[in-house]
Amino acid sequence: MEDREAKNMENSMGISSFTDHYFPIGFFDAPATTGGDGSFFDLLGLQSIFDIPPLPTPPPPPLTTAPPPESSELSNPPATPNSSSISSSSTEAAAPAGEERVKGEGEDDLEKEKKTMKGKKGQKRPREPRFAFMTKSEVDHLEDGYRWRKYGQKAVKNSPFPRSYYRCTSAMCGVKKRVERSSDDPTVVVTTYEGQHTHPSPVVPRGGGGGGGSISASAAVFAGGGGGFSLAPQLTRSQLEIPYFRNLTSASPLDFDRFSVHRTSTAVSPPSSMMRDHGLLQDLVPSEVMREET
DNA sequence: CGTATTTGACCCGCGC
DNA sequence: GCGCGGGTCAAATACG
Repeated sequence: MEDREAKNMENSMGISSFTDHYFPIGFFDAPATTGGDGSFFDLLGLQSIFDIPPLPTPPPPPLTTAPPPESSELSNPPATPNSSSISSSSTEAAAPAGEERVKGEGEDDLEKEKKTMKGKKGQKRPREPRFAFMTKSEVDHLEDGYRWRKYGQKAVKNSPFPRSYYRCTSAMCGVKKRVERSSDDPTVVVTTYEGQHTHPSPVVPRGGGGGGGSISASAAVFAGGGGGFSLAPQLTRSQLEIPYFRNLTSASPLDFDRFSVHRTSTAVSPPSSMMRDHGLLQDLVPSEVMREET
């Protein structure tokens, strides 16, 4: 239970401490999905992955009103800060979104989802799009601006490290995330986000004055056709190194066809700044790509 | 006291 | 049909 302290720190205010504990490293890993030419982005598969849209109207955060993720659409973001790499995957997301559960009455999505599993067995539970990335970090649970509640832990086959399951604490948000260490490299943490946040990041920039901290510094959202994710941002870019994308679930082919990138206003930065600061994206996406917004 | 974590049990899908 | 592995539930417990 000593970890607890550390965890609490991360959970509650992670950000700052976060940077202290995590140090993203950058290592490359050839994307299993794309056969890059060798260029950095090819390597990352960015070009084929992202379809940077013009940061339309900053679809900002009034997310609370956003309808719950009923279908497998995502658009919100899990953020992840010290991630040194990103990858994503999801395909199963394309499932029939409509599975109603036998008892969907007074339960919210979350409940529904879980019950879905147990409830009707005839139907397959449509998986939400998933987005995974690897991070070199000493701590398992990376702070990403959202609050998560751990609801399970399981031993992983072929790995000495357990996998932890987290769910966004927000009532109507059914986003889940799995965190596990790579058995190959214990220093690497694999984080997988599933679903989309239907609310803005609870972690608000510390106000007032001091500001800006890392939060406003960067926040990127990867919104995809079927789903979107935000890359987090509470890390200053200087702290991040080169991320690498990696196909993590061999079982599920990547589904990047409609990946797009746009910013999420963590509430702090006005739209104008959004245009200028793409946070991690600036590092990840070549300016040519980014400038779609013009 | 409220909230978050721990942890064993349970459920489900899948491969054999 | 059975066993295995992954994912989730929920009671107990810890912590602020």
